[in-house]
Amino acid sequence: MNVRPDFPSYIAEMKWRGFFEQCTDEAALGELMATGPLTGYAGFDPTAESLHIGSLVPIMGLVHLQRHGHRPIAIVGGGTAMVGDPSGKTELRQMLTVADIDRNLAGIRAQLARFIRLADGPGAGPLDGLMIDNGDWLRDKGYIEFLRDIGRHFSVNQMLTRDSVKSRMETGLSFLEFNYMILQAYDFLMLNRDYGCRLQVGGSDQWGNICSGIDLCRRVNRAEVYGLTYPLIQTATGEKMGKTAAGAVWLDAGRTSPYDFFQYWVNVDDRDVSRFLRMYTLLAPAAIEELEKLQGADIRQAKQALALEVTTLVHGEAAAQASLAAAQAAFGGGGDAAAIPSSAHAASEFAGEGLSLIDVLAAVGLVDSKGEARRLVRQGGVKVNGDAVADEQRRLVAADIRDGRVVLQLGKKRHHHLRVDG
RNA sequence: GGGGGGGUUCCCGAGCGGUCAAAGGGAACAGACUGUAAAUCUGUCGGCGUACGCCUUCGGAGGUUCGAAUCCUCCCCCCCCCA
Repeated sequence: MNVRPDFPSYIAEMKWRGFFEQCTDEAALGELMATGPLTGYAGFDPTAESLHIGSLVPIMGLVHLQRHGHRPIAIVGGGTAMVGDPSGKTELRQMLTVADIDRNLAGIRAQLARFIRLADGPGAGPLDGLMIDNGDWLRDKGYIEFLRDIGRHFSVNQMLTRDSVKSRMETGLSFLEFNYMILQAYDFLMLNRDYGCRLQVGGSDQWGNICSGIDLCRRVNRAEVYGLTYPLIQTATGEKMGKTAAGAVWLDAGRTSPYDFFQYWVNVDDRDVSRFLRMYTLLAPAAIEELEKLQGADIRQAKQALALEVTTLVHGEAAAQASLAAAQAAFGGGGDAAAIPSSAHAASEFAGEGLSLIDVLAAVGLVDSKGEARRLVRQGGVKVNGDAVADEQRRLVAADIRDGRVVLQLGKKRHHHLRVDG
């Protein structure tokens, strides 16, 4: 099975792109995938209405699967979200209501559809992806029935040796959380039974859960299935992906504007560029290798390419180009500033005394408090139309309006335009 | 059920009657330096106010005191040991 020109196989591409950490049986999986289409899945948390950058890796894992002629399934844990994965977490996850989860599922489905050709229900093409809610089989499962059918296949002794559990022995974990791996293994079992699914991809922290699923499939379905893990992605500075001052970087344009999304990628650490190009874009290896040759300040070009590609994948070509133009306007001169975050204001607001700069900064959300705004001014971090503001009492008046807008700048990177009408 | 140790500002972690908006570190933000990078140095880092200041915060609710994160009572939660 090979429909990709650049790579002989899915596994080869996953390796080249840095998605390959560990595989339960690489040779067997490779052979299986070479003989025909295979169904594989990855899981997503429906803890919010939108996915964020952290989900991009499993998403891309599914994208590559589909591009290699296999069928991807995105399983969204509508059932398991009510439990919570113990690994890495110090606290019990807050529980979501069914209504919350259903709303989140709808949002996530729309986002996944941007990446994967989805076609649920009858009439789906054989390789079209599916999004499945494990609540379908988990919510109505009776406890006794579940224990008898599934529970008997699990050894507590073995469960206790899993890292996800071991790491919690000090701080403690609830029985509820302890069950997470069983529920997850059950997902694999059901996907195998109902969809012939034979592969699970997940983060390396999911290795234990994946192995549990494989064992369960073997015992109950007598099916040989496989697992493949990707490394947990951290930035060069050891941070989790997608954390910024403003919080998580979301895929939803309403939560993180395409411009801010674009900027996130432009601002990644030099050391991360190569890795990210491989993981988060679909650029051909030759193109990526060219970009990887760039040195010093030229690395910025690679970052722009990265930002442009990822933003295109998530928000579309037009939004990506507009973000690029806006970034050029903000940082280089030239370019079209339209995509820079802005807010609308009436000309009358600027008449006479005008507006307090401090108040405006807080009102448009550039700062969290007026105290922060004042501090910023004191430290010389605020500019109006390019000129540093020295006076905390600064007011924005009619004279500050240039070509229908007032350009605000915080620090070196944050920009906001006040659009003034009439 | 018994005994012991804990819950502090975004995180870790000091404080243990006033000098505490609370040490120190990390994160974050700003400035310098740069390449919209990193590293480094400097500054800032609860809210409101130009400011002497005022308000809110140390698991929760009461109480003692001129005054509490610090003492007392009850409650909730976590960890360890014993049963």
